[in-house]
Amino acid sequence: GQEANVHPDGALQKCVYVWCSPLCCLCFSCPQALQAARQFILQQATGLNSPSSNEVKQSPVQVPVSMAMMTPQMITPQQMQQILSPPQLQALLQQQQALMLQQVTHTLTHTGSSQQLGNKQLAFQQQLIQMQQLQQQHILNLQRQGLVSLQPGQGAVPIQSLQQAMCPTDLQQLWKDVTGVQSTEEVMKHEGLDLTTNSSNTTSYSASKVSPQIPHHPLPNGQNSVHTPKRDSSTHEEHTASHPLYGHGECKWPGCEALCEDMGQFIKHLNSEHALDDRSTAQCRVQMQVVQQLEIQLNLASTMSLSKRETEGFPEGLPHPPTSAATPITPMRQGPSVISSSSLHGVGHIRRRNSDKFCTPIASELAQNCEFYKNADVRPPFTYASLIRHAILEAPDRQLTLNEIYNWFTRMFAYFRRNTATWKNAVRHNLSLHKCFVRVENVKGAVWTVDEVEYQKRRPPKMTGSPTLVKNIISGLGFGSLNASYQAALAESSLGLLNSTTLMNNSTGASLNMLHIGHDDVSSTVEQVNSNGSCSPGLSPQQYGHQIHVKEEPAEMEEDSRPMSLMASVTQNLSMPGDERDMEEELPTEELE
DNA sequence: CTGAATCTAAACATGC
DNA sequence: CGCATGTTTAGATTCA
Repeated sequence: GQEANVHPDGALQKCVYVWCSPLCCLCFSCPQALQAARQFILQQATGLNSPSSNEVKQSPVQVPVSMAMMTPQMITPQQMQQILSPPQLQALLQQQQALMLQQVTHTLTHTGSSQQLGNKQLAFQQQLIQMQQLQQQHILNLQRQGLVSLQPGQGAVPIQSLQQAMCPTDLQQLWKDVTGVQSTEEVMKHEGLDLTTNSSNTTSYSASKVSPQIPHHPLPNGQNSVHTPKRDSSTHEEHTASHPLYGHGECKWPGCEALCEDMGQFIKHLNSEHALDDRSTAQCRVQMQVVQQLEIQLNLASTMSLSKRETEGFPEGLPHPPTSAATPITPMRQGPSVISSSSLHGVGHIRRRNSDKFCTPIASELAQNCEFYKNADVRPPFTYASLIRHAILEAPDRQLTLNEIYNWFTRMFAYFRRNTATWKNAVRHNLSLHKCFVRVENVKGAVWTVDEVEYQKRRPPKMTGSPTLVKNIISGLGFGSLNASYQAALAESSLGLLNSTTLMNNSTGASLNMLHIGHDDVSSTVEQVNSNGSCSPGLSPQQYGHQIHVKEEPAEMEEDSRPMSLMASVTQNLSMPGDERDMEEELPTEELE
């Protein structure tokens, strides 16, 4: 982002680099959009008309993003929530889309030489918008699927391979979207095949194999035809003549600008220079995370202002979750799982607690990424205590011997198939240390059970908008613990954005906190409420808040007068339509009976 | 700065 | 004696 004011073309390219999500533009990349958003909000609040396009065009193009970010007029999600009604948010988003187009046009008009304008300009705009749409869709897609990422920094396994970071289909789709090229395997496998449940399949997706061999523009499958009509109509016509990353005779890959005389040469260049390797994937991942966080922010802001009835549907203009057709393989996730950031935390215990706070409830998390954890040598972002509890509660009679707990760990997590002495010691330590684990003498010997009441007594993390949370996200992205390849990609692709993210500290942190309350602590809250009786997730907290007898719970409440309604609505809003098990999923079945 | 929570490591005890 | 199981302590880290 900081390069945005260095060179006009650089600014545009940087915009492409961050995939030009309208939300991204709102928050970071496009001062115009930012300015317009302020204008819009202010005028909406004061009853004035929407800003004219002239006003928009009057704002300087070359405003450094950092300056825009630091301006005291920065609109926080909280402010948006307070000011905007759902229709207003919708209108704002639609306006952003238009502004983006204007921005592109404006930038090109002011920066491009005269001979570069005209049809090429329009074509490039189209490509830009197409790219943005594709990326946004897929980011959302991956977000809904709870795309699991890798755990970096493990020296013995430098990359941990992308197949561990992202499920193969995600990578394929993402790569297809980015490059417009399908790999041979992608073409052959077609949609609907479950690639995520086969570890041997997973390993076949090495970077070299993923490297596209057949220049093949993506054909609109069901998903694309539904969600990207614009793309269909345009790409069909330009099937052989254009490419989202090819224009003006040069490669539009961020930072590349390699000259390619024709499409064939470009495809060759694309395959050779921009294959799906560690670096490019790291770039993608970073972009996904950044955009995801921004989208979550806006989603949150809009969600907070939506009535219950409205949350059942998705207002136009807001990022919609994919339909089931878009994600035929991975079960729908509950809300915006930030497993990517959590799983990117460094090895060891240093970041693990953070991970707790950024993850979905352990039950849904495990249920939806079960196969991943079984096959990938990735440390699950849960505490030993929560894992042990889950293992015990999963047992038919809610009790397990120590050895059975061991077996559950090794069965469920590839990570726990090594370093057995360490984690087994930790398991024993946790069993003994935590009062929530009760040892019961049985005829077969000793078994361990869970005392839910004691478990709930654990002090829940407070949910404040601490800037450190953002720092954690950044650290979660792996700085300092990534290998050189990743670090290079990260530094290259998003350092500026991440810096900008840091500047957002409070608003971002608060939003993330509200969204990513501790995984099992979320469940704690929910379970507590439900175990207390009649409260359904749809009830407002005011109705049951005082029934919660966990002593630390009020500390959670005081941060927001309606945390549960927020959670419920967020969950409702971000989860798939029809996915009604979200709030119940975490509940042990015995508590549902 | 403090305390809670967590993780890792290790020493030690007990029973088979 | 070796191993599994269980308890306890200590130190480090993170975070509110």
